[in-house]
Amino acid sequence: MARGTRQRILEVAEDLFQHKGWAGFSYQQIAERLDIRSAAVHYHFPSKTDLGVALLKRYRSSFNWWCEQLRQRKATPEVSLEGFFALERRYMDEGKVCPLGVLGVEAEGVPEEVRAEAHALAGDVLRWLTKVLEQGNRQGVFHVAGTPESHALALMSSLQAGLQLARTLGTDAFYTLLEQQREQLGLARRRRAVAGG
Amino acid sequence: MARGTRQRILEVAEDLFQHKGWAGFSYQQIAERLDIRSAAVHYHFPSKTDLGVALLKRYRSSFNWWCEQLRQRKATPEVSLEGFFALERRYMDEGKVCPLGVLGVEAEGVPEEVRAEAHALAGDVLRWLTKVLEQGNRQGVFHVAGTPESHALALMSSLQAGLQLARTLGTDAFYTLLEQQREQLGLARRRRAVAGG
DNA sequence: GTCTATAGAGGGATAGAC
DNA sequence: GTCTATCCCTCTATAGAC
Repeated sequence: MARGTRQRILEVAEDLFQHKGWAGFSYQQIAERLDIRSAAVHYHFPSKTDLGVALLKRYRSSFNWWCEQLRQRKATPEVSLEGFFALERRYMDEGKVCPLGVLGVEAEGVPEEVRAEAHALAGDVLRWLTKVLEQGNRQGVFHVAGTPESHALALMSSLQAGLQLARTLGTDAFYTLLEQQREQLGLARRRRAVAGG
Repeated sequence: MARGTRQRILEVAEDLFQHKGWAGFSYQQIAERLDIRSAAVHYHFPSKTDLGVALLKRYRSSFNWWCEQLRQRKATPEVSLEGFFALERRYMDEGKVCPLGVLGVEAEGVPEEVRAEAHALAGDVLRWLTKVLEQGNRQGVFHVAGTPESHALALMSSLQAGLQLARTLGTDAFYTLLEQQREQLGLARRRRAVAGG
């Protein structure tokens, strides 16, 4: 379990982080879930800053790997964007919020090294979204309002806040915002989870 | 200083809350800023839950008082909405995020009584925004996309996430989102803080 | 209404055995 | 690589003097 434990620590940390926030999770909680001692977590990540940086790097590499998969499959802009929506909706289903939202809210209590990684992650996501919107606009399948950059920002922020508001107002808030983004782009309304086979 | 201290505690708590989040501020910090002891804060608000509930009730009454002022002055929908934008922009200038964003992110660590107040606050804001959008739509001064309810939700979420992203990406993120909301409603672009006299 | 003093819990982190 | 044990700090909260 050399780096098996390391990976599992990151998985659990990611879950706790998106549920409880940066200040809201501890080494103890990670250790309990893995049935090890908190000192063992400190072995892999000496300080919480180390853990935070590793966590954010993991988000980035996961996202960039996911983008690369879409690219290799020559996914259309619609498929790419629906894939992104599906990622966010999964967060919703799991009761999580967007990591960038967490770090935005708790920024002042988060180590600078971790904030720097968040900045990089936000850049990755925005650049990718911008490119997808540009492509869709050129192909005439999206109605992009304003510049692709600003539309990408609007899209990201809408879903980020949607995940947060879902916790206060209920899940409808998220779905309303999601559908609104689709309509704004001129995409067809999606059927909601119909039992199929 | 009977309830003078109480009020000042709430002011300081509000500031800390929107800067550092729910888990990120303490009785100690409040006491230090007021140059009193933390036990004195406990006298006015025995538990952090009490403080949180009072804080959220304060947001609600402030907001509803502000709405009432606009109503009495028979403010137009444009003036009302620009007033709302100004409130959010002030948060931006002060380096704060939206209280509903904070409670959304940290929801799992926030006492239920406080979350209930957040729910009520969100309802107040959304109802007011919805009414303003309806009026503006009827009068032909706004282009409301979809229903006024969903547009109100979009507006609120855009600014909420904008305040958070400003901390990671810089203030431009907020202003871009703000202008985008104006454009979507068909409002004129606002000049940015020009020295005038 | 504010103070000192303190209890009690939990958090981050380290030393050293195994 | 994981453990026990421990340190030190901060946090919420309370008791009781003034």
